[in-house]
Amino acid sequence: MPSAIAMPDDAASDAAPEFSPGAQVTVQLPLPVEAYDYRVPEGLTLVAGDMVEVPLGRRFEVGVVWGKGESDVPAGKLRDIVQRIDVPPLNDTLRQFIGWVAGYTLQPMGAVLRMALNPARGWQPASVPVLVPSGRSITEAGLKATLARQKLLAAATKERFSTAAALARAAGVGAGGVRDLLAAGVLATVNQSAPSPFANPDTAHARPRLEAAQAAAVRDLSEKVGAGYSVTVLDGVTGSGKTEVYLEAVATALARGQQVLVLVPEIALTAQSLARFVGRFGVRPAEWHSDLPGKVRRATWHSVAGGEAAVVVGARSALFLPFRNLGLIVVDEEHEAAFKQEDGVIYQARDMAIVRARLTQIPIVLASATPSLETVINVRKGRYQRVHLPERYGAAALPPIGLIDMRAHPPEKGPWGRSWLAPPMVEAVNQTLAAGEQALLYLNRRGYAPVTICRTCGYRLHCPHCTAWLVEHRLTRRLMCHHCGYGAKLPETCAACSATESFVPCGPGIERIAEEAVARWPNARIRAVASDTMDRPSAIAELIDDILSHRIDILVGTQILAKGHHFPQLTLVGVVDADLGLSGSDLRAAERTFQMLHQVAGRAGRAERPGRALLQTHDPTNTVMQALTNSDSEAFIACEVEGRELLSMPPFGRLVALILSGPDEVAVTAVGKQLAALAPTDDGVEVLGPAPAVLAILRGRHRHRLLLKTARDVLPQPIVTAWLARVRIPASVRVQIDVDPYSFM
DNA sequence: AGCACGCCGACT
DNA sequence: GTCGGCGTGCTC
Repeated sequence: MPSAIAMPDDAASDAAPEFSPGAQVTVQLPLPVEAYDYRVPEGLTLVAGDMVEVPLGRRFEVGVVWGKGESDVPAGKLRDIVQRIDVPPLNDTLRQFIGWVAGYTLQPMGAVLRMALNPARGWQPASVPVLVPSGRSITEAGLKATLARQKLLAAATKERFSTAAALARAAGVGAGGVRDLLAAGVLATVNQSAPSPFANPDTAHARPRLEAAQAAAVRDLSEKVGAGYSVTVLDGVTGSGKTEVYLEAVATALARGQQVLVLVPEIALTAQSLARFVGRFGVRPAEWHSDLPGKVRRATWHSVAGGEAAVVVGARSALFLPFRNLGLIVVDEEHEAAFKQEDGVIYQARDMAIVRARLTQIPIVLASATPSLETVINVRKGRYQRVHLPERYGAAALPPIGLIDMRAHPPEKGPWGRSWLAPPMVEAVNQTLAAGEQALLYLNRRGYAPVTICRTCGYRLHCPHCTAWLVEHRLTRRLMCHHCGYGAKLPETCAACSATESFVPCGPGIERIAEEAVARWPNARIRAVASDTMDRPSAIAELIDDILSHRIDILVGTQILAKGHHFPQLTLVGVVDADLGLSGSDLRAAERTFQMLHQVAGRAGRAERPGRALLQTHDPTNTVMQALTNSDSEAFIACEVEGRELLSMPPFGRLVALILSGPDEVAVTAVGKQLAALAPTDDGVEVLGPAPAVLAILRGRHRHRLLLKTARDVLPQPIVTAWLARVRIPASVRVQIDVDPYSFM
């Protein structure tokens, strides 16, 4: 939990100190180096937060003035700042936030700062040429002050024009005169920053009609806007109107002239939420994610900094944007694991969003139909407030969920080979098709078969760079590693025993389920869908349209179908392997499975056509399965809470994982041993490992993990810092620190 | 992060 | 004999 490090009281820093020429200031660079001091040159006055260009070695970098310079560098080493960059200074709260995140995640401050600055690289805000008077009069330039020239000059003085034609039109004269004025130096062309591409949202554009419960929720949320820091959990099933409700809180903040950040787990799936914004406010909000084209990125960054972009809908990294006047943060689908950044600076965007809200003294809303366990516990402890949206009239919360015990109902073998659908599932699909409705067969596994095995010797095809099986994809006729992207053709002979034609696929992926479905229901229109077939942004939209207009009878798909859409004719959801994801080393595996199955099941029916969900399981007595069939989240949560408390796992204890990696396994193991030997022995601290990571080799790097566990009231950060300082780590071994890891061991 | 300096293999 | 591999170290 992000409360590990004491937060400074709201810094009252109205009188920002100025740094005059000759002063020594600390400049934080967006590099993994400590902050360096520089001298303010003649003719420049700076304040903390100003962005400046400084010399570094033989190159130049853009950094941020962090404050008064206090290091005692030899005077000869102190170099002059080159110039101030013409952008608004990073405000105090953003700088505090960057420092806080660095301290919490144990990353160098510069590495965190980089996330805030990198997107703007280039520093030239988009600009357009405009015609401006140079100050020299027409007669001074040696021209005759004709009426047309005077009109042109007057028009250019009054307003900015980009083209000669536009200026001439405004002046009511011909365009020819502009050329003369330019040539004589009466007018000049200068670059002016381009207007923001983001139009102002219209809070009155389409006010929704709210039901009583929604109106009450809107009141609750809107009251918090402008009233300082608060965390509110907005929960309610899909279709209960969560989005409509938080959009009204957004409207409240906008009406106060403040900016709003809406964090979403995956930008690929936000086409719908963008559409809802447009529907509500009449304009497209600014979007933010890592693969925005460079130009758009820079324009967006500058518009956010300048305050012209009023609403940003973005993925994790949007958290580090330089908002000028942030008034509200919304985290949509707060339970999603995608908020956890897993490489580079490792952080939980939802947790860090709460910290940013606290430092900025603004409200934050966590929206989800299935809030995460941590969030639920925080609500119970009174740390977060809760606004609950009841289901709408006529919209069932969840369809009836049935379990199919795979031990009692093993799938029957068909002429096509092995099958994976149990007879009750087949029957349910038959009924659905007969009723002219749609079915979804859900399996969170891409490809044809997760493992390919040699039937002669038992050899399994695995990735040469990772500890992972190669997944057969029949569509592309290739074997793929889902971790590093390695691909190969299916070999003719087995590398271990030289047998030919001996490889057999083992287990199902969605392609294999689709194959079975095609064999069983030859007249049905069947479509297999996974993230790899949804590469274009428009592909999802097309798919949704195909489902809605009933051009598909049976949909076979992965997680990509789990969230966010209403399909009224889809009345059966069959989960092929509900046990998948229940085992494993992930603390939150059961929770995630519960959330996912809950969401998948939520696809079924609604409105006038009732739906149902069937889960195939080998373990029908499992808590997750039982909680699902009884639609009893409370029981499930209680059970999970108890389990975590018993093991002192988060949020009842704190975890920090160290991931050692490098091309040389011996070196990695040696560092692991050293760390274990010098592990902290404080009270309330426990170190587990080192052990090979789940993916012991990833992209050719050997990986070992250690896990530090502390009691809830023990801050792990200083312990880890001291620990690492005791061990000499060769450059060939990288140590990644994962505070609050999601997967352990 | 860059970019240098610095010490060992295959080429003009 | 040099060009160049990337290991270690520094940047106010």
